Amino acid sequence: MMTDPLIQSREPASKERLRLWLRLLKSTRVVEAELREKLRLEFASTLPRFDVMAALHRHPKGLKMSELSRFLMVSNGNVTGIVDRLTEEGFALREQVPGDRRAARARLTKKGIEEFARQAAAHEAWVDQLLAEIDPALAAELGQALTRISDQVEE
Amino acid sequence: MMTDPLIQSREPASKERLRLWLRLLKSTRVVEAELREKLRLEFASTLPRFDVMAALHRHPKGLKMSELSRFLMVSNGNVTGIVDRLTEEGFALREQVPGDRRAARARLTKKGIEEFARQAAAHEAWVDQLLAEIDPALAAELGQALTRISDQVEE
DNA sequence: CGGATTAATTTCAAGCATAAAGGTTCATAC
DNA sequence: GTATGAACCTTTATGCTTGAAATTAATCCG
Repeated sequence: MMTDPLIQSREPASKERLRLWLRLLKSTRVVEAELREKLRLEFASTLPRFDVMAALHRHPKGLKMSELSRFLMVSNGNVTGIVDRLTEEGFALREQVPGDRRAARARLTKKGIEEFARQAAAHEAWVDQLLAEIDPALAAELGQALTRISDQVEE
Repeated sequence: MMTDPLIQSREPASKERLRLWLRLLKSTRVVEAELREKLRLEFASTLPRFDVMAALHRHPKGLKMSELSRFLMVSNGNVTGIVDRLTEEGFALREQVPGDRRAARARLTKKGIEEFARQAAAHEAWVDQLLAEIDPALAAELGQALTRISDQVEE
């Protein structure tokens, strides 16, 4: 007796999605590893630091620590340490928010802006090279599918 | 005078790839965050531990620490700690490799195999649910593009 | 055989990451 | 005005992660 085709097609869908997830994970990790390595060698920096600087660069007036934390989807306590280290090196600083003595706004210093400009240019070139196999049309299509994933997960 | 169309089309390709990379990163992170949370709440475990157990489950005879490290693309020193903790909890163990006193093979215990079976079943269901928006045909297509990315990066 | 190189693993220091707890400060409700 | 709770940030404890150094064992080779 044959297996019900409905059952046959139900199980593979879940396996197919699992396989897709593993591939998603793998490609992200190899690209991430490559970028991390380059950041370390060429700028003595790290991906988390780059992410924070990018976020601050997009918001020249600064971001509250909690805004930064939400924006980057990392925990509150985490950004404290990263901003601390960026501050020690003169790339970022904290400013008291007038009228709210709890809050501080982090922003890039002039030195931080200049440094980020150099790193961002290199970063874009690296990504362009790493994803060279993907032509713009496919990139757009892929991006759409990926957006659907994040949107669904975020409910 | 018009801009050379070659220049016009060159710059957007790099921006398009950068945008794709940011989306890839974001969708991976939201899915990862969800899986991490579920693993923590339902199994008091973590993603790295799950990854190690999955690798060992696929290799019932065990893997040398260095093989495990290459397989998971994480550093040598990293797997030491994870296997240590899995061992403390009775999920894994180290066996001396006969004929090579440097090497040890890590493998799952019976308890570890049983625990992994439970976690893997839940994990597959979670992924299936998180990627529900992606039908099998799109999954296959997406997977192909992603494989092209990892293959290219790995040269 | 003996010295050098390579391989396998662990240890170490530093940074990244989380969740949870703690300490202020602010807003508001009574 | 003061109690209650929310918002903001840091601290703490624990685990993950890396790269580099250290240790020991195997192999190569002159």
